Amino acid sequence: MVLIQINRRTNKIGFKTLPLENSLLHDSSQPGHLDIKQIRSSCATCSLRELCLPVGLNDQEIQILGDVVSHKRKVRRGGYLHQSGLKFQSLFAIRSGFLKTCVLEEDGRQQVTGFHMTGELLGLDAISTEIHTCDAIALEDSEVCEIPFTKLEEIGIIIPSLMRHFHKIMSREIVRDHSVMLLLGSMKAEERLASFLLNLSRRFFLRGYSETDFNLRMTREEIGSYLGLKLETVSRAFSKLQEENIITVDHKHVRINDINRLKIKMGNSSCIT
Amino acid sequence: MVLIQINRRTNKIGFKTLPLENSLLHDSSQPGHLDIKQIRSSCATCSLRELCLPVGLNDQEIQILGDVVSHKRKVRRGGYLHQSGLKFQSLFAIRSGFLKTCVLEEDGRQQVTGFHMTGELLGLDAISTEIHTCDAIALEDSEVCEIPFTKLEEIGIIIPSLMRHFHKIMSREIVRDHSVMLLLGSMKAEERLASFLLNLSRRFFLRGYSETDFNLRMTREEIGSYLGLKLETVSRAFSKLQEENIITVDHKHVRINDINRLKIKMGNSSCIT
DNA sequence: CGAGGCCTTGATGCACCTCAACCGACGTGG
DNA sequence: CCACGTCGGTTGAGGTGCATCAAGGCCTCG
Repeated sequence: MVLIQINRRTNKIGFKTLPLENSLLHDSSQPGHLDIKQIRSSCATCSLRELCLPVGLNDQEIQILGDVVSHKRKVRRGGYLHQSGLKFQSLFAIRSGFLKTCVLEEDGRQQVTGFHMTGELLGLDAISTEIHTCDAIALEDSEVCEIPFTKLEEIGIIIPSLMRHFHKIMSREIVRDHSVMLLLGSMKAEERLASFLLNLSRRFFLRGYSETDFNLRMTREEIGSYLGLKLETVSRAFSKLQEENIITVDHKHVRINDINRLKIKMGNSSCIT
Repeated sequence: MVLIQINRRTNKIGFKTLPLENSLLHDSSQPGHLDIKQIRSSCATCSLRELCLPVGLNDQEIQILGDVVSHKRKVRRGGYLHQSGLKFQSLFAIRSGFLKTCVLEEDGRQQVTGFHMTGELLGLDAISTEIHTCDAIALEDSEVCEIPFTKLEEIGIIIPSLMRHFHKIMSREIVRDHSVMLLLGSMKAEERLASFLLNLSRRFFLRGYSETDFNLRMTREEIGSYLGLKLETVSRAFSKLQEENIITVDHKHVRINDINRLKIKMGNSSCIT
């Protein structure tokens, strides 16, 4: 087993070999770098009820779900929520924070497959083989609710509306992936960035934040990886949009000055859903 | 309502306005172009038991599923199985034939999101909004089993292993989409084509066909759309692989002469799943 | 036979990649 | 304290892989 060390400033990750029994994810007593903690929580009082898995459930059903989703875990910036190749047991609902998922190729390149914020569900890809197929890495200190998948399937039998909503969430993920495929397959750099920003904007808005003024949690390189571009191209596209006064960029801070012109930039293509 | 007319040779589609009651998909009495027929079928005797939804079910469970999946429909080459924007009611399991799914943009461009063969499930994207988000078009005369989704959810409660397998199928679709995103985001034209051919090869093999010798059902343009390339580039990539004696191409017919070198061409990247 | 669809191949241009230099922010160590 | 290294970001110069445009061949069908 390895202990993951995170340089808090640079966000770089190092490894240290440890005896096997120091399990990566389940030993919350380990001091220091992997500070994943388990805390009782309840869906009933969660502010994300309307965004997350409990959508459409009544109070009693939420209670049942809340009993299954009994653990909260914290992941520090740069830390792994799960790693590719590890056994799948639970889905994770993001309670706070911001994460990316990415697949790592043998040659070291990584492709970001998604950025994820509060209320979203992680781990759906792992249901198929019961092995995680991607890494989930926190881009800022985050909290997630752990949802043991077998238990979710069990209570899904008791609560059909939960099962139904779960199917919709999985399906929505497929639709989202299709729109990213469309983006990667047919859009130009500037269109891709516009589409990306509009997608972020909408998701921040849904969560009660400003849709025109936000901080990016990811680097240019991570954006590029997600959009199928090199970081220089992303940077140039940012500059171009700024020159045209459509957005204002200052490092990680983005303000959308003219959301309509940004939508026009995106072209006729439908946005990432 | 519109009646779809298909030029059988050119595979082009025209529209004719009809009174509303001539429903597109459910009027099998309409002569001519939309010859979708309904035939009783049963999962119990289907040769695709091991590939399709019934995987892992016992005889009694298969009987229950078979009663729900009571209709077969035929779609002629060039015909729609479903269209973007229409209401979602059923999933479709492909019994025979070959289909593509594609999203159409407002400006007329279309992006192929997948090619689908026997035993595969179509319509998963529509669960989320209960509206189809893409078109499914037959690339050769095809037969599908219609699975009313609400009924599937109902019997899923009785047959947990069915529900579980269904979740795995949805998850597998997500994994597949991620690997296409990786392909579109980071591979070169030749790598993309190699990955595509190897994917087809494996899927034909799983169905008992030759893994080195098969006919493509789609045009260069459709391949290009799927792979994020122009048809000329696809054609050139075919020629290049042929020059190097890795494959032999004759119009739609492909023979893989050296599957290992084809895998090397694909690079270190993992194949489309 | 002609028309149209599908495919191939060549010539040219351009969007993005690659390489490189440089900047500012930040943390570290002498 | 400042010099230095590292990282993330920006910008420029030049190269290239693919798109675009165009011509022509093969095949099928009417």
